[in-house]
Amino acid sequence: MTKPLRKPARTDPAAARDTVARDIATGAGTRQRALIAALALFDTQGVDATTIEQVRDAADISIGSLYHHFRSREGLVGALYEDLLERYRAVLAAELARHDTTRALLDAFVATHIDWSVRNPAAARFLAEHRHHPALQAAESRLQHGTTDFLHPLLLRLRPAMTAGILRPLPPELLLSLVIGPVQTWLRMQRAGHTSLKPAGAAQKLSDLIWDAIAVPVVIRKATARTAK
Amino acid sequence: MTKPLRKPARTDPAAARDTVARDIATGAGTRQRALIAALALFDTQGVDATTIEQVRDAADISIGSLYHHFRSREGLVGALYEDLLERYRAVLAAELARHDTTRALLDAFVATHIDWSVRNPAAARFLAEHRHHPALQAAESRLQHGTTDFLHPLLLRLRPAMTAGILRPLPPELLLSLVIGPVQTWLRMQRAGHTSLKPAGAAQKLSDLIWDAIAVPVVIRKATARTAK
DNA sequence: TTTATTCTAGAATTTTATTCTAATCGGCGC
DNA sequence: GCGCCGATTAGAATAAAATTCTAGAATAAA
Repeated sequence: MTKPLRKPARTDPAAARDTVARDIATGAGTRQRALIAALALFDTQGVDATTIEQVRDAADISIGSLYHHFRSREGLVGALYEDLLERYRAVLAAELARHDTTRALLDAFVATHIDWSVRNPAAARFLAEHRHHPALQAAESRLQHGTTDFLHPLLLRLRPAMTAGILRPLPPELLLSLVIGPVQTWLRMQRAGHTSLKPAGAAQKLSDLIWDAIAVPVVIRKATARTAK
Repeated sequence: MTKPLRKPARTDPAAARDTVARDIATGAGTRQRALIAALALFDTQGVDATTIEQVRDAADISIGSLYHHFRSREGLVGALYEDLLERYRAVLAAELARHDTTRALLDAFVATHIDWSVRNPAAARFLAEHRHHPALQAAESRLQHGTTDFLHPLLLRLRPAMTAGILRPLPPELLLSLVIGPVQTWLRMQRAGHTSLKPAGAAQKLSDLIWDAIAVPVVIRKATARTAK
């Protein structure tokens, strides 16, 4: 009966804790509001447990609108995934571009991945836990190497280092597994509270250790104390 | 109108491809049939996309039975997770028990994890992708270190090697991240078809590389050509 | 202003999950 | 064998959620 017609308020200052959430909110169209609301709900209750109606209420839009912007419930999940992934990809690309040596590249990757994930817990968790979501298979499989799409640019920069004799010659999946695997696992544990280190410290340590796995080992000529640790 | 009453056939030879599925089928009560059917459907269509009714049809039982054995749809997912995890845990424990040196332990862990995962693709994928499922938080959080429950026995065996100076002194999360991270990531890529190595070869390679990351480095005294590659 | 298009709205419908009540089974004491 | 009992099976009934549909309103272009 009451017909509020269009919502006047276009900006919703609330619900912006993550930097990503704030970024999304900046645009603040209906679609964006839906995405922020969904991310918050997903993070709190899990994707399966949140209903379309909860999103509808949290974003304060109508079901019709929701279904206008997203094909379906799954479509919403997929859209959120792509949106977040794109944001992270941009951050990562910018960061990687500022480094040139192989070692610096590794450090930057690990540090950036961890830092962004810690700063955007909901987004990072969602991306990590829904890599496999069916609605994403399209996005995921249109990549070249691995399920971990955003890694491709990194691989392109790392490959030359292999032929240059800096990194061990390894098939790409192995190299990427060594680089990304420990980082993602550490983040999962960190989320679960099982960690003693602060993010920056962990990033440093992880880079060091990963480096020893992927770099061509340096032969120490004399018994010079190179203080391995 | 037709009342088939009880199903006479208790063994369902079909649907047993994975060794796990076969194991489950051996018991072959109603509950077990539901679990096998669910695993197959989940693997094919994803958890979200499969309905209770599909499970009901595939397992050829009634809805009443299903809800008698599982509290809810989520309860089914949780039960499946626990069942599969327990099976894997048993295999792993048995395998780890046969080795004593730290290096052999690492090799065994990596090889076993990869081997089991490749032999039981549906089970492995389900376990990997639903670590975070809400119904599992209980199971997951009743562990000591990390989200990765089954790792705890491994950690117990690895810890002494740190104090013995064989492994680098590291906080447990870091050590475990280095060990399990690359393996899980490689498996994900393998599932996606992005791999050139066969499982056994990858396992060997991964152990070698992980070892270089976690072991205390050996200092080479003379400039002997150790041909790094 | 007109018109086409995009967006919003919410009732109506369909699909899916869950509950409820009534059997049926398989054993156990007698 | 008989009758009872808890565990299990059945499927109809109900509740909850997702999706579709039709209509109306904003927006932009002409």
